[in-house]
Amino acid sequence: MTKEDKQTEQKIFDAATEIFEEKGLDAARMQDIADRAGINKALLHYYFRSKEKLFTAVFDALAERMFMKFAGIFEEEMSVEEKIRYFFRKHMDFLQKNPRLPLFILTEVNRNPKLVDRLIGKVNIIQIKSKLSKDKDIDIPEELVPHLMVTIVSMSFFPIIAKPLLKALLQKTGVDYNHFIKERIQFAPDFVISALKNNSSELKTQNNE
Amino acid sequence: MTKEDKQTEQKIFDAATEIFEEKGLDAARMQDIADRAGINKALLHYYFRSKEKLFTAVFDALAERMFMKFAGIFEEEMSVEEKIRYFFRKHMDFLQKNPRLPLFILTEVNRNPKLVDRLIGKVNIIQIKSKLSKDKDIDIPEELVPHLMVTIVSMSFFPIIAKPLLKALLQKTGVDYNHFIKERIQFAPDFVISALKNNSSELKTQNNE
DNA sequence: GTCTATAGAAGGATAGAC
DNA sequence: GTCTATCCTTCTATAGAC
Repeated sequence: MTKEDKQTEQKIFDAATEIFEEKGLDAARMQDIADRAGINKALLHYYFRSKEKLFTAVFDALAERMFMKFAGIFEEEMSVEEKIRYFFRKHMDFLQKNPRLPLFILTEVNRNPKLVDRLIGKVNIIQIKSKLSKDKDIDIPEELVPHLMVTIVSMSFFPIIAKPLLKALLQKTGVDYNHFIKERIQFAPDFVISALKNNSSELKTQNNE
Repeated sequence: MTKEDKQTEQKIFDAATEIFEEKGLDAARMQDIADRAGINKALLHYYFRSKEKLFTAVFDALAERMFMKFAGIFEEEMSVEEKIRYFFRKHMDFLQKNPRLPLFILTEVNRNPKLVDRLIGKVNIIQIKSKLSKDKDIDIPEELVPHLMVTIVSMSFFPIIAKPLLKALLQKTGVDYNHFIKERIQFAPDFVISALKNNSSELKTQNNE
């Protein structure tokens, strides 16, 4: 493979990534991808054979980008409180730079459930779980850890996923969306930690009734 | 318009609702809709002129279904705590019966931002906000109410939206998805109320630093 | 109001020249 | 490796018979 090959293939791949992420598999057009890459439509098939194969390559790369942020994000010496603050700061910052990524992944996975297998291996859920369960200051019951994790990612993901809607609704109450998101990076960890510090064992009891 | 007209139009509309909700505008096929309605493809155009017009009608109806649940959901005489528990119970129950609805709305709005205008009027955000801000037991600062609302809907929506992914991840830790959702209807309000009772004025201070 | 048949356009994919 | 030209299928939409 020569140097020019690599450059062209890369140009195609980058263009395809943008188009697929923006429009999804169904609405994306091979012509649009070729145009954005500045080459001919036939070249797409020369390098990637079919739309489906090109999409799969792009999906794998985007899934990698999405879940890279989770693996090993926590330093061992952090307290749970520090870990939670650190996560919101890093994760929401990442999402603001990749606002279309979460909805792309969720939509495509919903359309084709087989895609779950392609990304489920990318996140070591057991490791992350173990890093949230042990702490000296805050006692988190084992059974609560999944709920805590889902709560944290929900609070981080949802305001980005629902941006157009949320922006319009906030506007009606006189709040600016970007300002809201900035506040949220502070509010979200405060809120979660406040709930945990209050009485996490009480949460457990009520949960198991 | 005769009785048969109404029946056929309704059959088409119901079939279109199912197909569009499942596949989205781009992937939906007029032939699929005709098949599901048990009629001919040409009849779709007789009643709705174009795919776009049929879609818009369906979108409006689904947006209505989605946001009906918000308007006037709270009884005046409830405490904030009761309102929060009531919301999670009703809303997550609704989402379990309409699991594809949220992602449909979010995806289509993202694809075509003009759709926001069609649903923004359906939810009286000012009214909902006012119903959450006044309470005798829990003091919630005015500026925190939007964050509280977004937190609540995030916790309710996200586990449903991310079902395929979440199901696979939970399985790796030995947790059943349906059981998790059942638990969550109890956990989510407990968690939110725990955070609020702990120290909501402290949240405010840290938020505005 | 409902059907069959088909127009007309668009999109994915390939053949073949250079 | 890259291009032009074209095939083939699919899809929306319409014409016209009943």
